[in-house]
Amino acid sequence: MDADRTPHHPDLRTVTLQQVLEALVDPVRRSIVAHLAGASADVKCGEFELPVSKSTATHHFRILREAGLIRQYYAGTARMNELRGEEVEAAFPGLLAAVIEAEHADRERTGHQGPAGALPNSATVG
Amino acid sequence: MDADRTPHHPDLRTVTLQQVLEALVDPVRRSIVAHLAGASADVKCGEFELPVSKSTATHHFRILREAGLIRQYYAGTARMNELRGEEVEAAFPGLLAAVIEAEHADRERTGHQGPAGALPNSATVG
DNA sequence: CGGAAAGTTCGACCGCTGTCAAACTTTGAT
DNA sequence: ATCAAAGTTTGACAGCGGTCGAACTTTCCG
Repeated sequence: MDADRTPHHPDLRTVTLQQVLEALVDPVRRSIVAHLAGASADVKCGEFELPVSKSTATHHFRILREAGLIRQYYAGTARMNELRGEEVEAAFPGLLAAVIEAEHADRERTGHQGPAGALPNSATVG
Repeated sequence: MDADRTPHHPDLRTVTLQQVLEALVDPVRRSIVAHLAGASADVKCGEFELPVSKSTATHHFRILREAGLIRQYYAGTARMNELRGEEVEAAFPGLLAAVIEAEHADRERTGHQGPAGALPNSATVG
């Protein structure tokens, strides 16, 4: 109970397109974003079935947060994640929706084996 | 006059989202795409004022071509470049337009010093 | 037939980024 | 008070990707 366990979240107006694209170019991070976009509620880090170690996962979540794409907060020991869909849409219109839609289409082709609620809820970004 | 001087252009259906994002994540390549999107006719490689050497420029054009984003052909010694806007739009709806729009908006903020025809013709992708 | 112009190819280099293991911190449960 | 669970931090490492210069190819123009 010391320092704010609340990490820093940038104002979307200070985030550059470069940052957003660098965040979205990594497949692991894109899968996180796609998962969040299709989720009905906030998701804790451990819920994602990522093919990387915990430390690497932490790294990816930070990149996404610093790019303004997700919001993170603590609930006990768990770190919750939420997509900043509306804000990103306002700053980069259409971008996130297009990427998520393409990501989902890609999963259709390559065969998605995710246990997560796979309702074709694509592009529900805002 | 020997080999086909026509480079290989992939079918957009074989291009992955990963490839497209990797192509668009580089600022130099994004500037090329943005320039092509705003151009009324095909542009030769030398027309771009890129902050890199010729060999590096060649590299960037190849990445863009192999990602299905541009079409290249020879006109004499000059290599012409054309955006494959409609095909990309069909394969990844909204993606290219969103990136180009964001790129142009970014240039507005940071101050664009390009001599190219700077008509705010943004997102004329198809 | 030169010679210039425009790109390409080929190595080489370097920095950045994704990766992991290990140690640590914080919180919740026993 | 202890212990487990969940992430974070740190340091190290490997590989990829952007960069360049130099040599080469092709085409156009006198």
